[in-house]
Amino acid sequence: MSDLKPKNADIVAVAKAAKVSISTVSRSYNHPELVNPATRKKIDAAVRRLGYIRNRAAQTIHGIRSGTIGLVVPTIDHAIFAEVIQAFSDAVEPYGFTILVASHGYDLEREYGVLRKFLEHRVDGVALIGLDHSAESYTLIERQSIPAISIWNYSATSILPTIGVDNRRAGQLAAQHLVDLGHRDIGMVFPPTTDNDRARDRQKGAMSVLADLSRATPKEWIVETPYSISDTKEAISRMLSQPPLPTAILCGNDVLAVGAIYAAMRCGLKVPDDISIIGIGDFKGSREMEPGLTTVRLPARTIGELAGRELARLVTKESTEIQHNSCDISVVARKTCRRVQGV
Amino acid sequence: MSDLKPKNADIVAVAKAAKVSISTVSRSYNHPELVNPATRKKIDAAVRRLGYIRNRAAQTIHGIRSGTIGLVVPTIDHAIFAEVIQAFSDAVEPYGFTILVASHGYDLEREYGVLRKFLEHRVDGVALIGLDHSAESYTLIERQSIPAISIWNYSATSILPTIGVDNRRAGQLAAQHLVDLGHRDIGMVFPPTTDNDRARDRQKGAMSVLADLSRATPKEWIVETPYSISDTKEAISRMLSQPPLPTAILCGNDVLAVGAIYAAMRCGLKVPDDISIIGIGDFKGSREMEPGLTTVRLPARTIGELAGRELARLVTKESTEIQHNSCDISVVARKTCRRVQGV
DNA sequence: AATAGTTTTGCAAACGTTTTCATAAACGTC
DNA sequence: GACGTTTATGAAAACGTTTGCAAAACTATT
Repeated sequence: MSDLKPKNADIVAVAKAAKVSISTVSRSYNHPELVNPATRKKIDAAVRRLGYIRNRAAQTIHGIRSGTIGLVVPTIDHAIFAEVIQAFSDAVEPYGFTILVASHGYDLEREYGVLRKFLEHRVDGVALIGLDHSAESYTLIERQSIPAISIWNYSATSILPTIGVDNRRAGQLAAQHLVDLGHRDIGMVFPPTTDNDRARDRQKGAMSVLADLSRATPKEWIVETPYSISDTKEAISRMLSQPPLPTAILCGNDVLAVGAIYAAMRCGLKVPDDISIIGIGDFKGSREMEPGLTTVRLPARTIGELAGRELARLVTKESTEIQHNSCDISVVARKTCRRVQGV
Repeated sequence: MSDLKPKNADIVAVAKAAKVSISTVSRSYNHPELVNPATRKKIDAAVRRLGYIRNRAAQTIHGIRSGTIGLVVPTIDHAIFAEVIQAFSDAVEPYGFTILVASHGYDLEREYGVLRKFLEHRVDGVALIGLDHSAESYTLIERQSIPAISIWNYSATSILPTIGVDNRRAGQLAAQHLVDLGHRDIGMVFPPTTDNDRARDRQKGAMSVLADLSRATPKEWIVETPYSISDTKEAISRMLSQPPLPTAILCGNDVLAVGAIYAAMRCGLKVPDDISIIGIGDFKGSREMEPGLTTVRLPARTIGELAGRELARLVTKESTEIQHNSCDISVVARKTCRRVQGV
């Protein structure tokens, strides 16, 4: 009857229990060196007894940092983004930050909404994927003047500081690799490129290399499919079911590459003997596949880590500016591409 | 010189700009029907002009919900957890919640730390993976009296409400499937089972079926490997490099199964002709693999969705109790297991 | 034992909201 | 044109902290 409302303990309850003022309790958290060890002990005991947990919301309205960082991704359950999120989270953890995560499904309107919600929560910083964002999103970030960075797509000229790779170059590298191996008849498959600067840049890069070839690529050899193994398998099967056949297929990312490999299998083509396939990304598992996937390695973990660390340092004012940062990429030649006779 | 401190607008600034009191501004957000449409318009204009964004921290200390839900997972970048997080996030979004995500790397101490941090942020609810948690974690949740649920492992008797599958049964189903196909010599590979009730239960389930067989499983056929394709490939290669060989391998999850398949390939064994392999999980890609992986389907997306929705309803008091919820599982027989002659 | 210094503590204002209560303005009714 | 309603607004207290400032309690020095 007496204790019917346990009502989570607040700092007042702790102060009362420890027979000190609330200032002292607060101080014992924030400036322990200023309080008498004996008093501190009393407070600790009271805290433990009452199960007191500080209220960050109350601290936050004093202008103290919220200790949260917002991370907005197109989707969480793609190998590559999951890896970035993990690395990012690991990187900010030592700085004491917790991450708010949201996905927008490649919809820039939703991204804006998410961003707003994050700002209501007074995140101390925010990280976005890529550079395709609505004008409203950019304005929002600017006006709130919190540190923001863009992950994945490196650009020297972007408004936001970027940490990532040059996706255009990734496309070029992949195409060049095929060309170097003697391929001239090259098919391509990419995910939808609207609102997705990564895919767009890769495609542009690949195209630019291929444009130098004497031969023009037939329309049928350039397909767009959703990010999905089965859809890609379908689409590529169609491509490979009627001649003329390309000698190689360049895929916008490793997932599509896997789909392409299965499609080749289904069409009775051996990889790499009958057809070469190259991906972009070097996702988890691409190395272990049989045959090992030839691909352009994008260091997702490194990017995530770097992004997390740099943003955390920006927030904590340990640094004031990050160098627009570009991570190295290169082709990892494994077993899905082979040399062919030049024309 | 005049505007040198733009200082993000607060409700006072808005009130001043709109020439009304702060009460009215507040009301126009929380009870718009109580304020004159004309006034509302003035306020809207001021809000837009100043770029005002409400401060949830300030609301939170009034006992208003923070609008956040904490999600603690062992790791983010496993296909299966990424899928759960995505589904969970999608499910709570319509209720207006944002998720805080953290991983603990299968370390229950760190899990406790994360939980505390979440509680400091005054999350409105929290979801954990599985039922292995430290006593301190349980106490914490109980004392703070916020809704908490456990995802993945169904249990009728757990302290926390659970939404998930019966992992023991998953192990049984996998084992039974092999037995039904005539297999008697069955190898097994599981991830480390300490602090991981999911893996432990699956193993127990599998063991229980195998124990009924006349034959005892040799020690060499039971291996434990980290959750990684390459480690598993290594370990299973060793197992398959010296007779006697099992006719089938039961894998604790699909990733291990993929590793096992590659190991078999490397050892010159054809799947399923020379050796059958079954996984657990039915991860993304397992269906599309060649050959399609036979596995026990665990409906990750459904679990995540259900968990998100139920927790959101608990928090918003739309419901007061969730039924300890078990999701259906079953074997999906694809191409990696074949029938063999009985003894 | 008085003084000066240092350490420790408490008071009260501040942070940005919401909400209760009271008041003012507008309206309809006779 | 006085009255009771209804509608719209504002003043002020409350939420759980932090912190600047001042008072109190010690210590050391003479």
